[in-house]
Amino acid sequence: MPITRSRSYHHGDLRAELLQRAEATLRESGVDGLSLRRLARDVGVSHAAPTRHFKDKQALLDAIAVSGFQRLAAALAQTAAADSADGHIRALARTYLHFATENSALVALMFARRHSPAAGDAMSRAVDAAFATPVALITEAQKRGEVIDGDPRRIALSAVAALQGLATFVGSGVIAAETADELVDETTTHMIEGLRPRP
Amino acid sequence: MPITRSRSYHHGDLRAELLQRAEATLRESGVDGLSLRRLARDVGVSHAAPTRHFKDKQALLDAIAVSGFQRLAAALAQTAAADSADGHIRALARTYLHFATENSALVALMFARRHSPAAGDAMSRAVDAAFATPVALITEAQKRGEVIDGDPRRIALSAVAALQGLATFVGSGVIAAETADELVDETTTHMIEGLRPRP
DNA sequence: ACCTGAACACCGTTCAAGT
DNA sequence: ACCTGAACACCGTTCAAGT
Repeated sequence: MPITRSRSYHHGDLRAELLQRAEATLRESGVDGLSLRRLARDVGVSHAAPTRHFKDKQALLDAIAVSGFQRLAAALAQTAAADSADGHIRALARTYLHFATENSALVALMFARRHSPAAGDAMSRAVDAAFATPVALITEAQKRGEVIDGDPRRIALSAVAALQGLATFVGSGVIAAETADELVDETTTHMIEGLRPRP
Repeated sequence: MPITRSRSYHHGDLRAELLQRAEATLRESGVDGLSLRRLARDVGVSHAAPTRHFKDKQALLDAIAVSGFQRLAAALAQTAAADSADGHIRALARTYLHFATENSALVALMFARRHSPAAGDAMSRAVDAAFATPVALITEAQKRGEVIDGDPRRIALSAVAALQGLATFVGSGVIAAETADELVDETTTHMIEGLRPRP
């Protein structure tokens, strides 16, 4: 058998394949289109097979959320730093909003009702990774005297919250998608002004 | 028949009763506990009866969302104005976050994936009602010279987005519930500073 | 007009059985 | 270890039929 792609029953890595398919389905059909049975069907496996890799549907959703936070962390980390802290903040803000609007179903799932405690550890690490770049940016800006003093994590949470809220409004149609870009820049400006040290 | 509570088959107002029961179920069991069949069972009617009042499940969710925006509008409108614009902003911010954290499943549903266009009209009115108080506050503060110039609706959206984001973080456990109160006050402070006219 | 009961095609979850 | 197939209790939606 010269074929390298050997599979036990049907798959080499069913878990990874299910996760990948799930994220695609999430993008195409939203969270309502996500079902273990359909996933199994799409991947060509019996409907009970996923149980071996995900204890129940919640475990699948948790795994998708963790993966989402990791991808968000990577997107933020890869956003190039600008000359000024302000410029970097603006770039990060656009990245965040872009990610959140391009992956609205995923982000909704990431911040959905409290995930099962079983996912807690990997989830916490992934969430921390996602906030690492904003926190580092605030810390750096504080050193340069461009942002007020205070716990950098709290300041970062406060700032990112504004972006998350905008993304929520865009996703639900409260804000028209066309005006989203302008609004994120305005919001970032208010944020920067609000965080600037006062004489 | 001296009993005034006459019912045709089983109910005087099945639609209202279903909606009320749905909101209770939403609070107790989250959106996953919400099913038309269970609702019908709880209310004592056949599983097909709700169809007369809600075309499908999405129509029920839309109706719940509209009702949620109306309740949010009322909560914001009833928040007493303070002496200063700053004080009023702080009070409104606390009301918003309190509403969003006490009704997390409802708020998640309100801002969920685009509602069906059929609900558009009533939905738009309800959303506008919810934002009316914040927009009026910004307009008033602008007149007093306490907030920078600009479209008051956009400024209000920007400000409320920060609160909505915080509520999302609290609801998903990214922010510990204990620190939520401090964080909303800090965020409000940054917001006020960011919106203050610059000399 | 409003509701019932049966029917259909889907679910998630569990479990004995196969390889 | 990993997957199958049947079984169970739930869904949403539709539709002829009853009052």
